Amino acid sequence: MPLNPQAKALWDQIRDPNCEACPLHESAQTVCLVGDGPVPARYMVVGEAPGYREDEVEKPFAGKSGQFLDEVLEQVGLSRKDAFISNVAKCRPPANRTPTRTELKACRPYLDAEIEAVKPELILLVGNAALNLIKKSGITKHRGEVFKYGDATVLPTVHPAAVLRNPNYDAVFRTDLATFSRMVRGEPGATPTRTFLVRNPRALTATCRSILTAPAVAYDLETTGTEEYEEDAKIVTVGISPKPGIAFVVPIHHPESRWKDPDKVLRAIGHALMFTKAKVIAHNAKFDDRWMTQFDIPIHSDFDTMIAAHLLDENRFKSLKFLAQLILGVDPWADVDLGGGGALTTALSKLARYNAKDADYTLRLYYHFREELTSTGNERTLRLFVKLLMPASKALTTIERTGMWVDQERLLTRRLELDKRLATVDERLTELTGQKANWNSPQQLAKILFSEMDMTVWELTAKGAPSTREAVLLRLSKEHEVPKLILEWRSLSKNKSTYLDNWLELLSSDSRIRTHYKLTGTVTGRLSSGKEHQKARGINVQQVPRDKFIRGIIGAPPGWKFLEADFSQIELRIAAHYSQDPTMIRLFQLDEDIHLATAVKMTRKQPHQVEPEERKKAKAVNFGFLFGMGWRKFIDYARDNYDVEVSDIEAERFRDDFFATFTKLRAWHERQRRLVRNYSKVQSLIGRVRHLPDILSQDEEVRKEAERQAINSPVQGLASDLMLLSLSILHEQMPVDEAKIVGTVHDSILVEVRDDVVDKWSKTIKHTMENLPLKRTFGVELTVPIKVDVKVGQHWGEGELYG
DNA sequence: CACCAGGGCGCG
DNA sequence: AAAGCGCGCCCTGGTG
Repeated sequence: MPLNPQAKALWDQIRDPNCEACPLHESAQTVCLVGDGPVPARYMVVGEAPGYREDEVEKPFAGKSGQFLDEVLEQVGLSRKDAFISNVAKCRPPANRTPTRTELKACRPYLDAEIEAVKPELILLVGNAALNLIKKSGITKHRGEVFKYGDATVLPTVHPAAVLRNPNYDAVFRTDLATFSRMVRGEPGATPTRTFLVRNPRALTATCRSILTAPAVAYDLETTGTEEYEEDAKIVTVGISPKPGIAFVVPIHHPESRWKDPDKVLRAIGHALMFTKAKVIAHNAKFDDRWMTQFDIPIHSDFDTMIAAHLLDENRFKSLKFLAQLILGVDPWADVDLGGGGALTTALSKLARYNAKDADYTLRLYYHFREELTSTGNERTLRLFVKLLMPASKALTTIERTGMWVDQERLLTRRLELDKRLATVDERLTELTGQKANWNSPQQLAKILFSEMDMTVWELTAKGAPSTREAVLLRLSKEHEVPKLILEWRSLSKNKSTYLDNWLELLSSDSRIRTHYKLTGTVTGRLSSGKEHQKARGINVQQVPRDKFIRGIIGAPPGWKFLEADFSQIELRIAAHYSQDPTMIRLFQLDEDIHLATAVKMTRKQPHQVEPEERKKAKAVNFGFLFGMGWRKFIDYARDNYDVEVSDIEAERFRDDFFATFTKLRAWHERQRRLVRNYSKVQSLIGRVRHLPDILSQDEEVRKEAERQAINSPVQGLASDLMLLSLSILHEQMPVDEAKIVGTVHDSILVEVRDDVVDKWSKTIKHTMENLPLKRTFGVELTVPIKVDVKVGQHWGEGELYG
């Protein structure tokens, strides 16, 4: 029963203890548990569904997450007793299941009745299910946006239970509650943006003058939702903020733009940005710089607020919307709804407001991050930002624009070949199983293999269905032809859909495909690659199969060669440096192959008999043990990949052997564990930090995971930073008519080199990457030699080793 | 038609 | 005692 006397009346009035509108009534102890609190109330908090405790004591938010919610409410100056607290679902779902959309729909009348009685001005929604109130889903996307529901203003945030599980959400949750509290008290957020629409020559001149005279200026583009190189690509408006709180918005190709020559206006703004002494700031500068360059304004921003945010805390969300609320304390705002037609069909006044906010907030964030980066204790981070990340971002801007050349003839013929082979496999499968099925469907396949053909179920998926993953089918292949054919089908169909079909579709008129590299896409500092945003299509060049049939479609156009420069065994070399293991260091000084040694041990072959594929698998074993793999997983690994049954004792001995060979690895692991336990973070040789708040978790498994990450991150991060440093140095050295960088895959750099200068550039690239100026740039040195393999050919993956 | 989670698998 | 790390895309099938 509700504690609040006013809610009691409500409880009697709208509650139906015999409700059978959805299946949830079957599992709930208390059916139709309505909310609790004052009626009416100024604000409501709406959660997902009653939990175990709530069901028992008949009170919403009674468990652990409820306590946490109360705590944070208190901290932001609100009190639970002023709030009416309820849930979108009124019955407790069976253990650990969120209510379905159908169930929520059935429950809606009760919630609506509550809202009508409580008459809240503000509603805080907590958790994804609660978003159902406003017919949305995707809480991490919509949190911190404001919505209306009837007369009430609605603010969604993450669920307190999510915060308790994942500390990364803590900042988000507190920010949103602080905002909510401000809204409840009717206080405005930080200074709003004063927007000036630039629509006449005098205003344009004033804007340019402000760009030229300000110490720092932020810019932000609104564009058509296309790739910048597409035919109908247009810059719609430019937002300029020369001073916090102020932004000029210049319409360019917006239909309401009144300029006679919009391109000339863009040039005027662009030239001011190019020639100003001011620091040019942007959020995700690579995007805006690329667009400007496409329209003949080659600018490279000096300061990217997104990169700064990521470098200072790799775990937080990097969107401008989030950072502005978290750091600047501005009021929440919803992304501009561009509708079907993109920025072009959005009213100029509306578009300008958003554009202005973005530019203004970017500038304000710049002043904040500049302060943070130059404060005591952040010297190494500042150096990384200035000497490594911003130059790398500049190089990537060009690399993304260049794209990778595709051999169209190979692409077309190989695609047809795949079609033919797929048809053959399909025919044979139909013959063997006696039916037509969708071979891509794990569900249909499981039915055929395990119900109809009665094969052994070796493994279950996370959800308890019989797994049809590769390792399982491989085991079944020994006795049946069908699983073997399925594996072939999967490989062929993945090659076709993920790679060849996509490449053909995304091929530009210059026979190139393009990707987007994210400098802020991973927690370790590696690049991620793929599409620009969720709705776009795009390719990931980091997962192109090594299979020559696929990889060999990418290459260099006639008159040029394709060069791949690869850091050899870079992560092991870095681990050798960190651990100072004498055996590892000696092996690298003698230039011996550690992966080959492991492959020899596992296959019991002579070194020269080891297949490249076997060496590649040994590589995974070395990395596995190096980064904390246990002997149990090793048994699975050996079975799935080598078809070798290893006993528990053998597996343990194999692992012991590894650590007996490299005696100092254990001490290094221990040091990393100690560091992360003491400081909740670790850092790489050149100062890139990985924050690991999970080390404070109550859950031992989670803590152990953080410890393994503490071992892995400084290795993976440094390897990647060496690549980024190479990228920026090489990019500055290369004249585009001789050589151009076209891509990078973690520890390798892909370059197109003109035929007649291949020798010169092979040599220069190798030398540059093997002799990076670590001492001069970061004041540190590596105690192991760095080795780079350069391969040159006409196509990717088909090159000959240089030198 | 849009969105989402899960399964599966490509890469380093 | 037990423990690899880091990513992104395609497809299916459920749901609204």
